[in-house]
Amino acid sequence: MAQKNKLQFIILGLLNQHPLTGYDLTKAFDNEIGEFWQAQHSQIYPQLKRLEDQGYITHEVTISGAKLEKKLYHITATGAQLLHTWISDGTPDLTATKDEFILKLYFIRTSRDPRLVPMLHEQRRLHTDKLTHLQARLKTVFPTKASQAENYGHYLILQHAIGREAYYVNWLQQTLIAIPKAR
Amino acid sequence: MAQKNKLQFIILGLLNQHPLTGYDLTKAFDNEIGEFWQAQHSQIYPQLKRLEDQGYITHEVTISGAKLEKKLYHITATGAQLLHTWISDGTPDLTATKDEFILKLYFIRTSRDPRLVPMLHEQRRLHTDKLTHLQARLKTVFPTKASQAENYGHYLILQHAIGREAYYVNWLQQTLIAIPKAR
DNA sequence: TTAAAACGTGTAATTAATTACATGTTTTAA
DNA sequence: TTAAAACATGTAATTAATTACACGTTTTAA
Repeated sequence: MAQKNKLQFIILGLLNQHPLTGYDLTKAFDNEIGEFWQAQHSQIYPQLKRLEDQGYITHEVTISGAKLEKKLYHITATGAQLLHTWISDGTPDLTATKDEFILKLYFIRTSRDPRLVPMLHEQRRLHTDKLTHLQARLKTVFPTKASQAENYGHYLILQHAIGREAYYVNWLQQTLIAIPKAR
Repeated sequence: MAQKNKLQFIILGLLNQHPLTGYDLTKAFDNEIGEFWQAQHSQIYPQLKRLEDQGYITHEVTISGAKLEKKLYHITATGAQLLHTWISDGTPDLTATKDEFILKLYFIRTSRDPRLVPMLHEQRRLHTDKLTHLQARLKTVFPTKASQAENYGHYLILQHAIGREAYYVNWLQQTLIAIPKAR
C-alpha cells in the first residue's frame, strides 16, 4: 500500500456514532477531528462511494427544503466489524513526524549560525500559541469529569497533545538558553 | 502545492556538505536522516533530474572499476542560494502529527473499553524501544562536546526526539495508572 | 571460483492528497 | 427583497510517495 488509507476508518468511526452526510463529515474535519487529522471533501465523497461499493456503509436520500438532496450515510454491520478490527489490531508503526522545522535544523551546523536563534524564537511563539489553544479547547470541550468519561479517548488525546506542546515549548526555551552568545 | 516537496531541500542540504551520487543519497535515508525523514531511490533519481534541469545541481560522470558509471552530483551557487532561502524563511505550519494510535484512541469512548489497556501497553513498549534506540544513538553519534558542536543542529534534534519519546512513554504510563480497574 | 551482497541507476504502476473546477439550493441577516 | 453565507455534492488536474519492475557492475567472503 502507498499509505494505509486511514480516512476510510475515520469515516467508519464517525458514522459508527451517528449517520452523517458527506458535508457533515467534511465539517467534522474543520472541527474537533481537524485538530489531529485533515481531509477535504474532494477526498471524502469518492471514499464514501468506495466504502458503499464494498458494503461497509449505505445511504438514504432525504430532501431538504424543496429539492436539495442529502445523502445520509449509515454504517453497516460489516462496516462496524471492519472498524472494530482496525482498532483492535496492533499499531506497530510509529509515525515518523515530518516536522519541517526539525528538518531545517538538521542543516544548521553550528550554534553560531545567525539563522538559528530567530528560528527557535518563531517556533516558540507558534508552539506557545498552539498550547494555549489546546488548553482552551480542553476547558471548553471537557469542562466536567462526566464529560471526560463520556468521550474518554478524545479526552486522552487532547491531554496528550497539551503535554506534547508543553514539552516542545520547554525544549525550545531550554535550547535558547543553552546557545552561547554571539562573539 | 500538493505538499511542499521537502525532498528537494534535503537533497540540496546534503549536497551542500559533499558531492554525492543518487545511491549515496538513498543510503543517507537509511542512516541518520532516515531517523526523521524517508525517501526511496525511485523518488530521488527523478528529483535529481529535476533539480539539474532547474540549475540547482550539476553532475559529473566517474567510472568505477572497468565501466560502472557513477553520477556525482554537486550543488551550484543558485542551489546553495535556494537552500539558504528555504532555511531562512519562516516555518509557520506546525506539522499535524498523523499518529495512527492517537487516531484509534479517538474512537475509544469509555475507559472500560477492553481494547484500551492493551493498546496503551503496546504503545508503551514501542515508544520505550524507540527511546532506548535514540539514547544509544546520541551516545554513539555525539560522544563528546566537540562532536556536538560540530553538527549542532543534528545534535539538537536528536536531543529533542529523546525528550519527545520520554514524554510519550511517561504519558502512557500515567494514563495506564489513571484508568479505573475493570469491575 | 563463484555466488551473494552491495553498488549503481533508472522506469512503471498505483495510491494518496491537495488544489482547482463546477454546479446548484437553502437559510439568514441586512 | 436580496445578497451573502452556509449547505450540499461531485469531478479534474496535479503532485507526492510507495511498491514493483528492470537491468547491469563490482566487491567480498565462503
